[in-house]
Amino acid sequence: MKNKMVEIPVSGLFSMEECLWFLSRDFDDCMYKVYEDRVRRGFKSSSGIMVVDIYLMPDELVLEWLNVLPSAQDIKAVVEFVSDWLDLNTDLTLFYKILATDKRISYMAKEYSGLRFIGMPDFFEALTWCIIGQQINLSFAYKIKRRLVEQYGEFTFYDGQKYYVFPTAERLAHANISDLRSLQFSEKKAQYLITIAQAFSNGTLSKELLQGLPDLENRIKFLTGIRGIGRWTANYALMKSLKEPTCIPYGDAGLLNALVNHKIIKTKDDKVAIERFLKSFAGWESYLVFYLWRTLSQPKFRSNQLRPS
DNA sequence: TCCCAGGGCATCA
DNA sequence: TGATGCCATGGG
Repeated sequence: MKNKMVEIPVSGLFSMEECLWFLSRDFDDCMYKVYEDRVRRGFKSSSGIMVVDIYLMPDELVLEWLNVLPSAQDIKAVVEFVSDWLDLNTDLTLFYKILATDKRISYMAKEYSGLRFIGMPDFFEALTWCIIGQQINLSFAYKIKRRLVEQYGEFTFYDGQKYYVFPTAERLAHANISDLRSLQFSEKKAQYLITIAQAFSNGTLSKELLQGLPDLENRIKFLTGIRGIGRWTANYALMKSLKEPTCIPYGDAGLLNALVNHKIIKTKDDKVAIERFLKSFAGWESYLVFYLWRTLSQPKFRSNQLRPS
């Protein structure tokens, strides 16, 4: 059987190498596997889990179904997911022009040229990830995420490896706090997660519902009205999942470290300097934050873990 | 051993 | 409205 392949045209600056580097950086994300020139992940379809390779040919991104022949509907869903995940429809030219106006960070345009904003199209996954990641270090957060996915997520085997899809809200809505505690969720995080899963499950919370709200202010207000979702989580989830270009996870520890590293702020509570800096990137704030996070993996910044202000 | 980590909530002044 | 303490545990 010949594998089904679908090409997605990629315009403008795009670097598969940079995107793969980000996807594989230092952490262990259980939702995909990164190989030398490609990323492989599972996608839910009506007939099971499809395993798909994603790699770059000269001017197009190729999706290759490895274990099944997909339906037209499956193809459409995966193309949409990948376009969203790897932010294929953004032209980085203007962003790089704005970067060039600030000598402290202008190097990023060359250093990370073609790096796209890696999103999280599944809004439930994004919010779950936020709850998990609150106030714990990232490597531990990824461990907990893996435990959650392996405990509650569906998977298929391909080439000796397991490929998971993220647990459904319906499944997690019925999880017990004690079960989540055994995965090393804190009591509160377990409560938050179950509450959010129930909201998704009964339809009182969804990506579509949020997209239907009139403006950003309303979306943030709606989200922060839910227990466990504060300003950081609301902004992070809107940025990663709904691709709100102006959303910034204010107070984010990594962002503040990056700003100090680049001497953009002297102390982490310097809100005036942060506002002033961000103002000049209007419309590209989330890309800016994403690139600043990227800098945290640079050796010169990694060895310079900062003391709090 | 100490301090921080891609925070949020309850309480209090 | 802002400050403080607490949650919870791995990692440097």
